[in-house]
Amino acid sequence: MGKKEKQLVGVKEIARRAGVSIATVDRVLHNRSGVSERTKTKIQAIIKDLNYQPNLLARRLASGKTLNLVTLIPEVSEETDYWSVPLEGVLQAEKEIQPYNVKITKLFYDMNNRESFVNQTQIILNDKVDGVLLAPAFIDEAIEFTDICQERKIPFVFINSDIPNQKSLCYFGPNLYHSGYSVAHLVNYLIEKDDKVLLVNISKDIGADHHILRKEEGFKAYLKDHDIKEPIQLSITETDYPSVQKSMSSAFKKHPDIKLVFVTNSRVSKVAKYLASIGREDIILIGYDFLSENIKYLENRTIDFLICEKPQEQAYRGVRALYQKLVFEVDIESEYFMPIDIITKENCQFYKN
Amino acid sequence: MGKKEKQLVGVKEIARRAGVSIATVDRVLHNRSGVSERTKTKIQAIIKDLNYQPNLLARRLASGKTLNLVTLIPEVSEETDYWSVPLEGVLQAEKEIQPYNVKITKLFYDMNNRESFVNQTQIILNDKVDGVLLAPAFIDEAIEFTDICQERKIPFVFINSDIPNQKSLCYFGPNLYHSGYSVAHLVNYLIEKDDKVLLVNISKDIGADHHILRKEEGFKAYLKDHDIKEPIQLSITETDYPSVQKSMSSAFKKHPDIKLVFVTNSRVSKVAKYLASIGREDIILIGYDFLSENIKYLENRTIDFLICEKPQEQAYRGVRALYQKLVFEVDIESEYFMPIDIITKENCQFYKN
DNA sequence: CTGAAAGCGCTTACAG
DNA sequence: CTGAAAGCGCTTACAG
Repeated sequence: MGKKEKQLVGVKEIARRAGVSIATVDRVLHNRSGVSERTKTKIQAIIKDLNYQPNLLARRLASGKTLNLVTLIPEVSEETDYWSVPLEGVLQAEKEIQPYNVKITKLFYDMNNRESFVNQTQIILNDKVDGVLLAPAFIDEAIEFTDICQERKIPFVFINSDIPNQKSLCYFGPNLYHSGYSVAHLVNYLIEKDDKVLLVNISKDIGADHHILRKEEGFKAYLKDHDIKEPIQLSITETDYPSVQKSMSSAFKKHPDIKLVFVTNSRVSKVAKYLASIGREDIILIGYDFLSENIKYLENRTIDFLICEKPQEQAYRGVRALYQKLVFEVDIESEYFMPIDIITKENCQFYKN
Repeated sequence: MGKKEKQLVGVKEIARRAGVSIATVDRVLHNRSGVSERTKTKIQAIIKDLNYQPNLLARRLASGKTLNLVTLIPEVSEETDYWSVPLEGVLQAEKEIQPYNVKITKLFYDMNNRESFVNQTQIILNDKVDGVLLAPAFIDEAIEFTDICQERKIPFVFINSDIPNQKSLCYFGPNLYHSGYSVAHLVNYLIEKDDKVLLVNISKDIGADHHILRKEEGFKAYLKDHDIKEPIQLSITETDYPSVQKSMSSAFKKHPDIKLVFVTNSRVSKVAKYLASIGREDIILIGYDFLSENIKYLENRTIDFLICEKPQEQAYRGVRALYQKLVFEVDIESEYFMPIDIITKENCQFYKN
């Protein structure tokens, strides 16, 4: 490493030019009160003139402050281990910014329990917190919580799904409509005209499942835009395997000539299990998310394509955005849509969530 | 931000416990000479005991050193603007680590001029340099250069293409063989058995073009592994449009029933131009790289799939790896293969290079 | 082989 | 409204 050529501009130099002490310069730098308008203007002019860039290392070292960030996402459940992936992203970001005096408190709630969400937000609000990362599964409660954050000027980011107009610092997640639209585009390459397509939704409360609804909408919109006939639809409202098996079985009885199945979320592995059990790996199966259960079926070619929108990176970027904002006062774009990745048996070994 | 609870362990505390001065602790911390074996052992025990983690902010602030990194990649040429993308990655990384006293010198060479590469490596070697990022287009010259780097203990990373066994800190780039293999897997979904596939190589010196050769190898291997008949092949050794047009034209005269064309690099836009000119957008066209020229043809559906391996991220990660190694002494994995991304008209708007 | 002192560029009480 | 001084946790000459 080379010796640093003497830093040309620092608080010292500004103070010298203004004929004041560095303490006063510091006050102006941080918009603190107790400086006469006259000195303030003078110092500001010098700061601008010198194009002063504060030394952030020194700033953080001297202040001796710790940045307190909180993440609140669903806990890993037996239903799906999806949420272990965003958590990885939080941990990765934590590892990287740890050296800069940042503390990340990781809180979790139960996706099937509205109250658990509210409880955790209470905990956050009772603590001294500088920034929040949130996966807002319960919309109303999330709005209530983030309204308070906004009052207190605590920046927050959403991941996984957005609540528009809620003044979040940023949203990191999929564009769900386009995700479905893109899948249909791919499907268009994979089937012949008039081939039967089955669209499967698996969720306990499909009507409230924003993810599923928007993807389905996009998927169908593409078909309509391109004069492709509508898919057959199947809604499965119990997520255990026997329920999936039963529903799939009756659908296939009715439509034995289905060529392609599209499952609108990560439960695709259950459909894969069914297709494997009846020896119909020839049917093209498309679903969501790079989870070990799904990859297993991708590798044995029961699943043909997995769509994935980098859940780990969502959380990673979310934490970093908070850090950038709070430490460097960097402006953050208010929306960051993740890429819509297409994963196959052959490229999956290089995929990064 | 919360006040930091008093840091429990620092050089001061270690010095106190060892009954020595902090200067001596510092010497042990950095393995500098001039400490008796006895004190050294004692101090090391205490360091371990306290699980001492140095404050990196303080370290960099006090040392007053600047880290000098150099990047050496091809310049943007009229042939292709591919290399503007990795440059973006360098600039992004620079922006992020700028606050930590890192200087990045960006050097470029002419892909068609071996000498220009050597000249630039000379410049690097004459300077005080802490780490190097290199896109090693000229293998022999790159080996010679990196041998010297190794002697001088200057860490270096490769991007875009690897030179195995050269003891680089890391390689960030595609696994070319698997890239071709993955494309063939995709092709398998897109054609019927016995459909004709045309494989097109466009390069001034195909025999020396590692990228093309390995991708072709992987592509053919898949076909062989899956009993699919061999592709028709076309080699075009002049990269201007008239030459491409001429070669394509005669290939299509010979094989009017070609169903799918695979171009093994970013020159796919020239083939797209040809297919558009003869009104054969129905032919499935697959090529490489997320470049504006290619995206144009993707959007009008002349190109159907673009394969991309995140050239921006390659460079970004390369720079960060050097930084992590030099500042934090973090261990770096010696190979990082980029994902093999499949881009279509519909998901391209969210793609990140 | 070892230590006392100055300093990196800031922030933070405290005093006036 | 303003400044002198101490300090953040290290590193770096310099002296012995």
